[in-house]
Amino acid sequence: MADMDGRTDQKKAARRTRGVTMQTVGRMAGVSQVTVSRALSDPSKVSPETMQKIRDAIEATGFVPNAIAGALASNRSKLITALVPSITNIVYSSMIRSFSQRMREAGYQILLSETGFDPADEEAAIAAHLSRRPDAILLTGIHHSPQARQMLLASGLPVVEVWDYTDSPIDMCVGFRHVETGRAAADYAVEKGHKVAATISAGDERARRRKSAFSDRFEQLTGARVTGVDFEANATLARGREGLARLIEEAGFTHGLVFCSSDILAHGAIIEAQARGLRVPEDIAVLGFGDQEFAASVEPPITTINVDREAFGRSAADALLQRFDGTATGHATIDLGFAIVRRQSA
Amino acid sequence: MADMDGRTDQKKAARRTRGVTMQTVGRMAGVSQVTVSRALSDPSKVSPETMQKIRDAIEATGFVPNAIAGALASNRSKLITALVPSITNIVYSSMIRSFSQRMREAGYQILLSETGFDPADEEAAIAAHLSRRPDAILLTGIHHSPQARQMLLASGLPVVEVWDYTDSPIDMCVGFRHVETGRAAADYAVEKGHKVAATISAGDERARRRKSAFSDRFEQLTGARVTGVDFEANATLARGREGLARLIEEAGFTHGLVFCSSDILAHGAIIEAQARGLRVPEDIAVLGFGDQEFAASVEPPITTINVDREAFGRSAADALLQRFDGTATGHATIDLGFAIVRRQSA
DNA sequence: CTGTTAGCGCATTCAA
DNA sequence: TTGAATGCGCTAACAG
Repeated sequence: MADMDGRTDQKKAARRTRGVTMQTVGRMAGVSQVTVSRALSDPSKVSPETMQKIRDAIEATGFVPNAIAGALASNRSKLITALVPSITNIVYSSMIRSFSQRMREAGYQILLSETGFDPADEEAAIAAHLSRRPDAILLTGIHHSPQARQMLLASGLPVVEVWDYTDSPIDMCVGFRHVETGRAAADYAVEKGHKVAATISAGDERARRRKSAFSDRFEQLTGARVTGVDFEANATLARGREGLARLIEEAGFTHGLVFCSSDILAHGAIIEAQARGLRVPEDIAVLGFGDQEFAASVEPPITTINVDREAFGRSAADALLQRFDGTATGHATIDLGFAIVRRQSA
Repeated sequence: MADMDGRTDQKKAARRTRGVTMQTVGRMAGVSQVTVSRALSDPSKVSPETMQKIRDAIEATGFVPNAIAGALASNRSKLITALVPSITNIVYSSMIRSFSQRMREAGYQILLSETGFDPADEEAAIAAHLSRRPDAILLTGIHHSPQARQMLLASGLPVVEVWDYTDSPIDMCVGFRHVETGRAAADYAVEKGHKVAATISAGDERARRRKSAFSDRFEQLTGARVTGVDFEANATLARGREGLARLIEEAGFTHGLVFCSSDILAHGAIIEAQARGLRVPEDIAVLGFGDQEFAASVEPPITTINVDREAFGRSAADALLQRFDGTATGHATIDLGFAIVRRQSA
């Protein structure tokens, strides 16, 4: 009876004071711990009077439920973990934002990590995430190491791969076909009568895939060889400028269309062209990718490829939510497509 | 003995299959569960031979430690939760990135949530975060509702407030004085001989604070009244253009300096000025804030105020880490300062 | 170096 | 509508 508190004095001296528990709240409200638990998870299972007493006790104590204990007991953490290559890239962060919002409405929180572009990093991150026992995992892209796939499969968790498309996902997939965007860009260039084209790409493997698809298709349609500048690092305005500068100086590219793997590169290329007295699009036409906010507002407005980033997050969330409530089962693969936005830079 | 597995058949049929436990690994390696725990937390406390057997068993089973159970037992979650107004804003995301990197090296993961700019949202988010029993909390800004402060204080957790400065933080603080940046901008404008000034601001309360400080100081020094355009919404290039357009059309602002609360607004203002045939900086000088990557590479390069965003993340992480290992105690308040970067737009 | 014993705070039976 | 008992998987003493 010296331990009515549920903790020995010794335990009280632990490294950090433990907080108020349902036990405490229950005692104050004159009910048992279970009743407090029920009151919080389903008020209809508790009488109005005790409900009120419990509310008062919670108010008085400042009780905050311990989700850790809840997760351990129920085997459901209400946690989703997400992996993105970069959190500072608007492409991924806006996707995560819409995903988070929808998941939060359903009571889930998101544990987010950046993986960079190294598959080994991704493996470590996946292991770390799995240890948190999430209820699902969201991954960016469809290329993962065999070990990563293996861990994911073994976990038995719902997995959504976003921002790329495959017919054979680990589990579910919400994306678009990057190769098709490159081809569509080439078709557009040809339609506009261009006989000469070049590319500037930066960032991840998907950017290179778009670029290659563009080059292949353009060469196939026109017979002209497409030169390109590739940056391993992420896309920046400075690299867009440098890319066009190198195209001009090293490849004698002074007219034609440049396909850039992102709008910020395109914007840089436009600035570089203008700084050199070249007209856009008359001398050099510039085609971007991503349809970022600024694309419509610069001079000239950037012709680009739009993908509805927010839609990816929403769709991914919906796919998961349906899986959770049993509405859907099986391997959903959703292609959200893209659209060329015709403005004035190309 | 029918339950050697540690789970009854009934339990096995739970909603989701539970994974491999230390119990399982231990049995396979011929040791007890505790030894597995020790092997993972401190290999030096286990003999090399058993260590190897345990490694093999882990390999064979694909065991992933259950951090939830670990956290419950140890009262340390190795989780830090962070709240930012917007995850798509490079200002915050780059800060979080550097913070995460350093914390991850120390074995911590980051649970990130967006609060928007509504204090009520922040309260709800804080409660949700506290329920995850993080080892610390990172908040953006120094203005929080009394209830929020109360919850945080009651939790007894280390709290770091970043991106703003106060001498009386909830716990720790790593930031800079926004008001000083506005004043410094006004001093700069006066130093450059401007007799007329205007402002364009968008986004959060801190942006308005910078703007007001600029206006106050400029008016004080020159006696000239400073007009301004404020947007409630976040800063975009389009709003930068619109802001300058309104300044010109509604306030007859055709020469002088515009202080913008972010570089993207400044960039928009520059584009708008140029589109109207006004020269930057000769007719209209533009001063930005943030020193984003593109600021140095546009035409003309943007004169702006640099704050080392990555340093905030690192400092915040270091402050926490020192608190954790007992190196530091007490309420650290760190002012990281700022610097005007003189380029050509102003 | 290794094992035993006790919880961590909650959700989930099952009974009343 | 409520409560008692049980265990989720792990860490933290304490022994040996």
